[in-house]
Amino acid sequence: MKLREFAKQLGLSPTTVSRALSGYPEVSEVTRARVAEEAVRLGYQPNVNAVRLKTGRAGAIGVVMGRAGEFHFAEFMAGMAERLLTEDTDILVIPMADPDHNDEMQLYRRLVESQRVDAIIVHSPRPNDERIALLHKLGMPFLVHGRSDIDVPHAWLDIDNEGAVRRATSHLIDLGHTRIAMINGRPGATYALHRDKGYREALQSRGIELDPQLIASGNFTDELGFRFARSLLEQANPPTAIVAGSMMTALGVYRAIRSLGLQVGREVSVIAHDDVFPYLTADNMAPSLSATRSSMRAAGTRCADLVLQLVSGRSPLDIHELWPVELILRESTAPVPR
Amino acid sequence: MKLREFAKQLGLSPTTVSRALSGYPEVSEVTRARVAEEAVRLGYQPNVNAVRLKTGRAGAIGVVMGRAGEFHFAEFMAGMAERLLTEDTDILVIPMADPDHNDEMQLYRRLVESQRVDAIIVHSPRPNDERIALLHKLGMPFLVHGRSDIDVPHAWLDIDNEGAVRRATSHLIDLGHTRIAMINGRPGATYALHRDKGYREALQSRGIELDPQLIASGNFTDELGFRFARSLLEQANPPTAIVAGSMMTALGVYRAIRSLGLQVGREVSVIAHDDVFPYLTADNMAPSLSATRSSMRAAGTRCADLVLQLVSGRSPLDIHELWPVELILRESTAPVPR
DNA sequence: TTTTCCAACCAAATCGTTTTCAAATTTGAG
DNA sequence: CTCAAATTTGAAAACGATTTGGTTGGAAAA
Repeated sequence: MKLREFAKQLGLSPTTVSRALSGYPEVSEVTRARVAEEAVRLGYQPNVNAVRLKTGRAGAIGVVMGRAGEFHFAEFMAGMAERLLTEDTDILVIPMADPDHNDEMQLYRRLVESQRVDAIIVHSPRPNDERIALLHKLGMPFLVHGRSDIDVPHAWLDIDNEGAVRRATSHLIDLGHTRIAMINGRPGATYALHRDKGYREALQSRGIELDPQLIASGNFTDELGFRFARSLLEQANPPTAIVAGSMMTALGVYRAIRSLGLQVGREVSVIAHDDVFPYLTADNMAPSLSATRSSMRAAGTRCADLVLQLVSGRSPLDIHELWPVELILRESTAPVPR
Repeated sequence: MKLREFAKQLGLSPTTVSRALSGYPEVSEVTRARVAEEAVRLGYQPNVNAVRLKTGRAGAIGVVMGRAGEFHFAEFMAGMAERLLTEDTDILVIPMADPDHNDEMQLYRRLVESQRVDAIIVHSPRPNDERIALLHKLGMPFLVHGRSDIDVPHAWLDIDNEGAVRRATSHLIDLGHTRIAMINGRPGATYALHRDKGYREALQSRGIELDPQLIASGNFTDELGFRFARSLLEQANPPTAIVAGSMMTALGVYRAIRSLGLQVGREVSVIAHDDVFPYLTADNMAPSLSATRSSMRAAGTRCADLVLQLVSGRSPLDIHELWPVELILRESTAPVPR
C-alpha cells in the first residue's frame, strides 16, 4: 500500500496524509484522527527507503563490532534495543574488517559516506583515538562509550574504571593485603589505563610499592585468569589478593586458586569487575564473588538514549556522563591470613 | 558527491556511470575502468537510500534479538559479520518487543512491511512456529536457525542436537552410568525437544528406565546448573552423571558438585554442550570438560552465506543443513565409581 | 554506395515519500 | 454581510539513484 492509493481511499491528498501521520500542526484534528485510524485498518506504512531518501535521515545508528566475540556485546546491544524499541530507529551492526589500522579508518570513512547511519557508537576508545578525530572531521554525530583524551569535542559515557579499581584495591589493602595482583584488559584502550591508574594510586597512597610482576593484561578470557593467577601463586612470595578484570577472568582465577589446593576468600582474596550478566552472576559463584559492578545493559540503554538526543540536535559538548561503580563485598574477600 | 556531479566531472551521463559501476555489459571496458578509478579518487559512493528506494532492495538482513541477553548471540553475529564483510549487506538487529505473543507476530509483520530488510533469520523456532508461517505467507525470504515441524516450506540450518545428546548419554551409559541427569533449555523450542528425544532414546535403547526427576529445563544460566545439580546430588539415589545444556550451566554444575565435596570426573561425570566461545573454553575448565561441540560462529557465517543465496534467488526448498556435532572427551567423564 | 547491425552512450521516467508554495475554505471582526 | 486573517488542503517539485527505450556513429554486409 503506497501513500498514493492510501490517500485516494481516504479522499485526501498525499500531502495531507503525510502531514497527518508525521504530526504536523496544519492539519485538523478530526482529519488526523481519521487518517491514523485508517492507516492502522488498511495497514499503511510509509516506505522507509523513500522516507530516508527524502529526509536524509538513515533511521539507524551504527555499532562497530570488534572481531573478538566480546561477551559484553550482547548485553550492551540488548540495552540499546530496549531504548530503541519505541523509536523508529534501527541498530546497524558493522563488522570490523581487520584489526589492521588503516582498514579500520577506511571502514568508518565509508560508513559515514554511505549515509547508512545517523550516528555511530564508538567502543573502547584509545587515549588518542583517530576514529574520534575522523568522525568529528566528517561531521558525523557519535557517542563514545568509554573515554579518550583526544583534543576534539565529543560526547561520551563511561564508567569510573579508575575509581572502581582504586576502591577495590584500597579495600583489599584495608584487609591487610599488600601483595595484590591485577588483571587488566588489552593495553591500548583508555579504560585499561584508567584501571591501571586506580590500582597504582591505591597502592601508592598507602605506601605500598608496586611490583610490575603482579600485573597482567590481555583479552578477558578465563584462560588469562587461570594462567596468570596460577603462575603467580606458584612463585615465591605469591599475592594474597587478585583484582580480576572481568567475570571470565575471575572464573579462571578461581580455578587457579582451587587447583593449588587453596581457597578463595581464605588464602587468596578476589575482586572482579562485573558487567552484570543474566547468565553468570557474581553472587552465584562459590564462594560468592566480591565485585565492582556496573550494568552493561543499562549503559547500552543510556547510550541509545543519548545518541537519539545527539541526532535530534543536542550538542555533544554537554554530553559527558561518568557513571560511578558500586563495590559489592561478598565472600571472596577476607582479611589477609596470618 | 552525487551521481549527477560525478558524471558531469567525467563528461559522461549518469546512466553510463551507474552502469559502469554496477557492472552492466553495455559500457566499454576503458570507460568502466576510468569511472571506477575516478570514483575512488573523488570519493563517489551511491547514496544507499536512493539505491534502495529505486531497486527495492534493503541491503540488510534482519536478526531479531531476544530479550534475555543470550551469550550465544554475539558469537553468531560475529560469524555473520565475517561473511557479510565483503558483501554490501548490513545486519539489522531488531529488538524483540515483548515476550507477549501477539506482539511478536506484529513485530515481524511490521518488519516485513517496512521493507527494511531483504531477509530475516529466525532463531530458536518452535515445532509449530507461527513466525515461519507468517514470513512464508508474506513472501519474505527467511532462514531458520534451528528446526521446525511446521508444514510450510522453508530454509533451515541446524545442528544435530538429538544426535549430540544421544551420543553424550550413550557414552555415559558405556561408562556404566545409569542415573544420568539432563539439563535442557527452555521448553518450547524444537532444539529442546530434540535434546530430550536424544536423551530418551539413548536410555531406552539400553533398557534404562527414565526418571523424570532427573530432567530440568530453563534458561542456560549458571544458576540453573547449580541449583538443579545440587538438589539432585543431595537426594537419595543421586545421579552419577549430568548432561548440561550449555557452558554456563556446566559451570553451575561443577560448582554444585564441588560444593558437596565431590569431584567432577570422579563421583560425578559431566558432559556439556559447547558453542565454542573465545572467552570460556571447555578445555580450560578444571577438570577439563567433555563436551558436544559445534561452533556458533561458524553457524553464523554459514547462515549469512545461505541468506545471501536466498536473497539472490535460490529456492528455500533445497536449503536444509544439518550439522553433525562432535563429542570431545576430556577429564570430566569417567567410569561410574563402584 | 547504400543498408544493416552493433557497441557505446544518453534523456527522461521512475521509485514513494516530504515539503514548498499556493489555493481553497473557514473564522472572526467590523 | 463583507473582507481580511487564520486555518486546512493540494499540486508539484524535490531527494538521488536505476532502468527503459531511445540515439549516435562507425564497422560490416550487401
